[in-house]
Amino acid sequence: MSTFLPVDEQLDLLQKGAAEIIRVADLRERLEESRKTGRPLRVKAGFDPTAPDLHLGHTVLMRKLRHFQQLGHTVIFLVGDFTSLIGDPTGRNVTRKPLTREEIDRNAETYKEQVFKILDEKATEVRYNSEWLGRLDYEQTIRLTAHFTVSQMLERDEFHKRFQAEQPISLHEMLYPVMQGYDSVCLECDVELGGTDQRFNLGCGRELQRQYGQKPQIVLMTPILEGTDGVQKMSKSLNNAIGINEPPAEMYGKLMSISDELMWKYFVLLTDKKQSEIDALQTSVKTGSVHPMRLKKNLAESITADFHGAEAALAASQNWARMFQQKAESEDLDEVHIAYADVAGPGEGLAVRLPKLLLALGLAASGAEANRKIAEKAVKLDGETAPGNVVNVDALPARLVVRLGKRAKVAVVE
RNA sequence: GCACAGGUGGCCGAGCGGUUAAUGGCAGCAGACUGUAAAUCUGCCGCUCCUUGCGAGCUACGGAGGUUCGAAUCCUCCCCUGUGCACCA
Repeated sequence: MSTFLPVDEQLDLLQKGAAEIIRVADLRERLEESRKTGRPLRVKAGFDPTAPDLHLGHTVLMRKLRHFQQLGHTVIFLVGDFTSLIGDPTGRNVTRKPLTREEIDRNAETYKEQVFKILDEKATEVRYNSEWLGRLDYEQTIRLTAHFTVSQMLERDEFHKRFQAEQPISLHEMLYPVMQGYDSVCLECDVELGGTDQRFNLGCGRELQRQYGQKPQIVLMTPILEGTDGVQKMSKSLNNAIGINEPPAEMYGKLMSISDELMWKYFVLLTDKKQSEIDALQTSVKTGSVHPMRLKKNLAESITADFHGAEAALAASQNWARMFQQKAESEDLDEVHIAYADVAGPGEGLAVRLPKLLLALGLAASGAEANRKIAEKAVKLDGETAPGNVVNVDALPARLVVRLGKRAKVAVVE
């Protein structure tokens, strides 16, 4: 009756790109049992809607979820609407400020839209942990926390470091892992996915499940994806993230800017290529038979296509080649209409103050910055380096292609 | 509650009465080099105005006052964090 693939084949897919599984033997056992009984495994991953936009780092986990989904298991997309009232202390050296209910709801909605670019919506169980956490009364909460000791909590690296550094740790932050663990109990999870930075929280789930008489979940940890800087984990606040809602050209460009070294990790974690294929590509680069840029273009196009479709990805690729390899202007620059009065220069004739123009175009954050960039000769007008802060124009709807560094826009002054 | 140590620009961290928009480092931006790579090197890195000048003005060192010709630097009060001690007779 089983429609499941043989366990070895399942394991093969599931282990690709996984940083660590606690424990592989248990996972095998559970897969075998599932195959025998025809019961799909319940696989959970939680996301806290703390920021409205997902980036490629989040998708590493989602791709792994999809693997489970493809194998016929039940995937639970857990929205941590309740836990985000606390904020996961993971990777934080400071206490988070709590979000409002409205922010959380709004973020959660946006999350769902983005998530189903990767997961199959129909086959996904979407749950909110306020469903059970919001129902706990004070007594039940106390009983729940009694399963853990203070020193267990202080063992946790983030807390430990903060404690050592004499940084504040709020009491409520310690409740976060407890609640995440309780999620697993309520959902009766067989497997929970998370980044390696989630090790402690994931382990709490195992611990609690044991206390509640359930089999402890298997924990599958995915590596943390470095951002475009190649060093720190991808994160919006570190400004090294590639958001999955970014326009294709933007996404493609950012992907091209990663280092060759990092490219391999992206191949493993963000494409469906088999490990053996990736190894082969790596060899061909080493022997010089393939240029790394060639592969990076493939990578960038493939990832862009995942979120925007093949057509948009191809266009992004062509546009990129035109802009950066042939140093030409992009075809579809944003046009911004600006009133002459806002940028009018001094004197009688028609003239435009460049700093004001840059500000109006959003190419500079402040007039002072615009001034500096002009002085640094970083600003180009219609392909020519801007000579000074004031430029004369001939007639009134004036069209100027303004470029500052990588970014360019068309200003229409009227 | 008491004592002690702290709170400096996006972050970390110097400065401890005046040539200080405030040393360094990180992050960021731009330029050179390139494969828009990465790495490296160089410049910039509070805001506004214009006569774009080694220009003028404004704002900034937890908050509010004060001392002083002059304060991030001294004083008072307050807020916040950490540590220790107490309180609970």
